[in-house]
Amino acid sequence: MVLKKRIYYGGFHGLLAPVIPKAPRSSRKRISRHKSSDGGEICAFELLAAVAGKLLEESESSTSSIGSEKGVKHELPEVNVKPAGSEYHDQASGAESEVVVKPASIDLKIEPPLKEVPQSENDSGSDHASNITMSDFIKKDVTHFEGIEDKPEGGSPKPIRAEAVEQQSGGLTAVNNTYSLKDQVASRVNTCVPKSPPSSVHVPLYRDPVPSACYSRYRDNVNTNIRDDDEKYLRYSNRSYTSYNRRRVFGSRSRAESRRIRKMLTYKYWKTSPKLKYYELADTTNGVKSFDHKRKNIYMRERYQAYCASKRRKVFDPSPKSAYVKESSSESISNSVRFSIKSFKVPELYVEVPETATVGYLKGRVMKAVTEILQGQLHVGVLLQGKKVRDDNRTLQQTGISENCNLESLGFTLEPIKPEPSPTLVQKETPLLLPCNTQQDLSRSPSSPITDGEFSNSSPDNSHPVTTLDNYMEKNQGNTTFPAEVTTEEQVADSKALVLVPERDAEVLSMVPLSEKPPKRFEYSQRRTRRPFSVSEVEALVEAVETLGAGRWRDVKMRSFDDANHRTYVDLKDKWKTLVHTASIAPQQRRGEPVPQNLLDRVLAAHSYWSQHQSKQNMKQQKTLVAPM
DNA sequence: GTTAGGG
DNA sequence: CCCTAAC
Repeated sequence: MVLKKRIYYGGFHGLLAPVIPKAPRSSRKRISRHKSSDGGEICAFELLAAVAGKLLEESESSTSSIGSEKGVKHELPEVNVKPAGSEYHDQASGAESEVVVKPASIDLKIEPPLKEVPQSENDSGSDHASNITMSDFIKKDVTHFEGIEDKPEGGSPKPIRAEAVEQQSGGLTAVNNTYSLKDQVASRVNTCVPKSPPSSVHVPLYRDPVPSACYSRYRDNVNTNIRDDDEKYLRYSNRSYTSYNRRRVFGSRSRAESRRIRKMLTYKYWKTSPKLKYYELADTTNGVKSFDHKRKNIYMRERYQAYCASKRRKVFDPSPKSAYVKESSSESISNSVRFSIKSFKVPELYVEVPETATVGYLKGRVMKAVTEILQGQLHVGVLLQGKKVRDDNRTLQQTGISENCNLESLGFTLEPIKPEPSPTLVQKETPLLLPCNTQQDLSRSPSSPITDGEFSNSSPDNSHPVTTLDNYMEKNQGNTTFPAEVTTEEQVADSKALVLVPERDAEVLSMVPLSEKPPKRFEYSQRRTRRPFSVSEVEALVEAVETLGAGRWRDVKMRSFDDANHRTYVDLKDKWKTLVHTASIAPQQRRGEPVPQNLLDRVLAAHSYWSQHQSKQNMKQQKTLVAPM
């Protein structure tokens, strides 16, 4: 079957490419990645490689040109990567990828970067996108190994060529047979991008949510519709509002939907957020339409693993669990230990696409998400019997990783690391977000739809990205450690989630970045943009409450804020609460735009009045209830 | 869906 | 503002 030879190939190359110093590509979007080269960041795989390298070093000094690399290797080895697209995939779907194993290094080959996969309705060659899977990333069973001469390092090139036929299930077994790395274990995995490629273009999209054509495609729609979800639908409903009931129906529906969207959109812990924005836009668009057409967006929340499973499960082990943590098997050859990395445990990915999007688009989105993860800072973690091996300086023997050890319990993880919220990142993101000036928009003029919406949230509130990062860090204290330093104590603790837990339901844990139980919030919530009430709004609120009473928020909303789509009755209620509080504290303690004292006085008066009113009512009720008895 | 409150 | 329990 086709499956057999197919490897995921996915474009990882392209994805990672940006990281590689040597293969600078379009300079424009690589800012964030760039740092990897100079920072302490390393290619995730390099870490793995480093480990392997050490191992080799220990076992065989002769071959260890590689071993010299310390745990961290900043310089990317020359990668013998063929230009993507060149031979690899001319084949049919072009989806195949290959893993090239060099004596001293392993290169992942990725097929032609999906150029425009996303937008392409195409399905023709789009397979490549779908094929990408982290777990597949390094897959021994699936791939096709090809020895390549190792120029710089390997003094003696030992081309090894082995073609592995994917095994349906027991990946490991086959692998061993397929290729022989006699002396070398994958000492180095080079995820870097091949020199090729313009095609890698897709990857570069990385921080650029809009880059792809597909994006623009949606963008058109977006522009017209972009804005606050809530507002959007509210507006819509208002216009068509003729009967209260009807309105409510619409309102609720859209509200819920928008809320849901909003939540899903935010992916706090990953850099994907920019992309998500993009989705958001798309979704919004659809969301609007949905009113009319009852079109519903499908929010897909794909876990990487799940994705892999569905897309490529045939190739691997049928059991989903396998995806959770990479299983590794090793074989000792001489003194070396052979590792076969079936998959890496990767952070969860969330992808959302409109139902109307093409499959190709979906693939593109997944690809992007994957790319981002790969491009982001991450490091490889080595898990031995569920425990994280943090000392990079220990030899495999010392660590207990040897042929004798139960390699079954050895696993590798790709862990996201969010170093410091780099300004770069923020900057990058900001542009992506809707261009708007928060300050001005706060006053919200209907005429500025774009800024008006929640979309602006990210840009106005820089807090978003930052917050995200902060949160992330909070959760993963210690994770900020330099990638090279495989772990810290904290990480070890946190790594629970990453620990090999075969029995565990991969589904539940798979995506968790570093902590076992990420806060629920983590998934997606994103706060709405803060929009302080203006004095006029306060006045309107006060007036409404004075007449309607506190507690009838829905009525207040309808009475005075029916057009303020961004003000929900809950917001009004909350505002009233704060007004009451504000009115009761010293002026010096008040913050924000000062509210005229007269209004505050009215607030207190109304609050007092309605409180009494309420209490009276309660009294009456109680009496009526009790009296009868 | 609304309210009421805590966070 | 968010989240939820209670209606």
